[in-house]
Amino acid sequence: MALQTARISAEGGKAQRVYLLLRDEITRGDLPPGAVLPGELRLADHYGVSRVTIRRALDVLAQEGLIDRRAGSGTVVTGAAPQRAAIAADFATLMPQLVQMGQQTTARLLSYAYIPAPAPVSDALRLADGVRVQRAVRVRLMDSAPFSHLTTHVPDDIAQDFSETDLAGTPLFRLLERAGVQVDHATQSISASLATPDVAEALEVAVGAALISLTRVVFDATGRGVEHLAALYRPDRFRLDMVLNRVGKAGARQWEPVLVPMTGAAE
Amino acid sequence: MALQTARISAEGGKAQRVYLLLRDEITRGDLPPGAVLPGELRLADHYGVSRVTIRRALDVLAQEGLIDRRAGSGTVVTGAAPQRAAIAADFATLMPQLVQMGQQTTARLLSYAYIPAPAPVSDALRLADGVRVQRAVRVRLMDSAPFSHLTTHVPDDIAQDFSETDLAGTPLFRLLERAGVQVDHATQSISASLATPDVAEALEVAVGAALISLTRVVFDATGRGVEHLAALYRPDRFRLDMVLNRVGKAGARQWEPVLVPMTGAAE
DNA sequence: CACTATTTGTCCGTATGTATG
DNA sequence: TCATACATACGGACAAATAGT
Repeated sequence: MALQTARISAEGGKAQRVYLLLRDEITRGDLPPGAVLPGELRLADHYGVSRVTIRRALDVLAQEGLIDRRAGSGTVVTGAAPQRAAIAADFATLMPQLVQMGQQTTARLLSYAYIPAPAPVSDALRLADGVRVQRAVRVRLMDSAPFSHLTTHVPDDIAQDFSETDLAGTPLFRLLERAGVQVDHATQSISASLATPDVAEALEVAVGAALISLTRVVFDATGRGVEHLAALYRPDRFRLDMVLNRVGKAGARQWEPVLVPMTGAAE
Repeated sequence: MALQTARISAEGGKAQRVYLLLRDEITRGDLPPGAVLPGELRLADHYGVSRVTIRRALDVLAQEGLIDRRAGSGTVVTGAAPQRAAIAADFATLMPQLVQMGQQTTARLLSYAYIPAPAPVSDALRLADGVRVQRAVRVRLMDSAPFSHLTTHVPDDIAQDFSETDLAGTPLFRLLERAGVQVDHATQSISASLATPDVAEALEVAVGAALISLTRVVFDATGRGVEHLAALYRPDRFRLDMVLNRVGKAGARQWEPVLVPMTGAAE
């Protein structure tokens, strides 16, 4: 569990910010295992805080086993990212590939309601004002470890027969097919954002942690918007990987993404 | 300028975290212009802080013109994202498309050195231990507004004739071509991370802000690693957009990214 | 036109975290 | 590591402004 994380986020002072930054650098591989950290004094100067604050952050990192501190020797990075067999997503399909067999993803439905479409959603889906949509918030887990927080909006006439158990068990993609929607094309935008308290709790991360943000808008053959997805992914458990192969001769700077065959089926 | 930002990051307590979270939700469009924020008391409860702390965060947001507060009425979101004509990147090429003509990107060289390859770099490029590489850190700006922080590693035998002025002016892609490298394929991984003090200063954001993180490894025709790029992008000034078109008939859940012709040439 | 509920604005004393030496 | 001085966060109380009844 994220007991330590919870306790730290409850404190939530400067020490936790430094802790988050250092942990981010370690789990990202920027500070690989074996690397020696600068002295506490240098760290204090670099982060603009005092040694005591640096010390508190290092205390937590040491308690989590990420670093090893030895008097006189210095502080070295021991364990890298927990490397919880991160899920890699195929770029084109955005269906996560389960890197290891036997690992399954399940979904947990957090909320479920029919509401008038919020402005950003109705704009993206090109809906008229006041159109009602089904809003579902789900968390997807792999081996009972959450890795994605999904907020979907679907026009209510399409989502009429999406029951709660449907949403908990079936990918929305399949549900749209079942509803007779002819999915045609989609637009995606990838960004980064911070974990707000509610998603932080759902994803079991600290408030203020970095998350991958993906917004996808799906249209049917008639050009009608049928789904709006706002997804947040834990960077330590989810990756967006792609391979680029050069197309054409020298001078033609164009790349072709390699399409990986889809095996999993999740969002 | 980022004067206010600098002052806040100097304070750096809970108030700044709440400020960052709220600002993130506003600039992301999650809280669109015209939306009314919950009362300060509710916000305090939601973020697990006291009302005074919420107040401090709202003070800064109001000072920046993002929200408008009226006693008795409430707090409404006024200005959305600065919408500084965000740069959209073509997915396949990762060359940013300049949305408006006349906008040009320039690069500023922050550091430049020949060093033994760090472990993550030598691993990714499949270099032998101790191989020396050229490390260059650059910031790319559009209309003198920084949007990306680029750290590149290139084996020194390739980078021999990359001068400082070359690096400041020419995209590394072109420099590789000039060096006779036959670029063949590349792997990319997209994630999210937090702004450390050094990149925060370079990108003119607050420490702890969310950044898009992109790691690219380029190989030549012989399978040799020729470039390692670690890029950090400001989410408010850079987007990763893609269009997905469905390939095949119903039931074939495969997508094809649309390749947009490249116009710009930057990293 | 009052009356009420809610919200922002302002002040206080206290507690805790942080900086400094 | 400890002790002291300072900055920040907290919780409460109260006033002023707004909107609806």
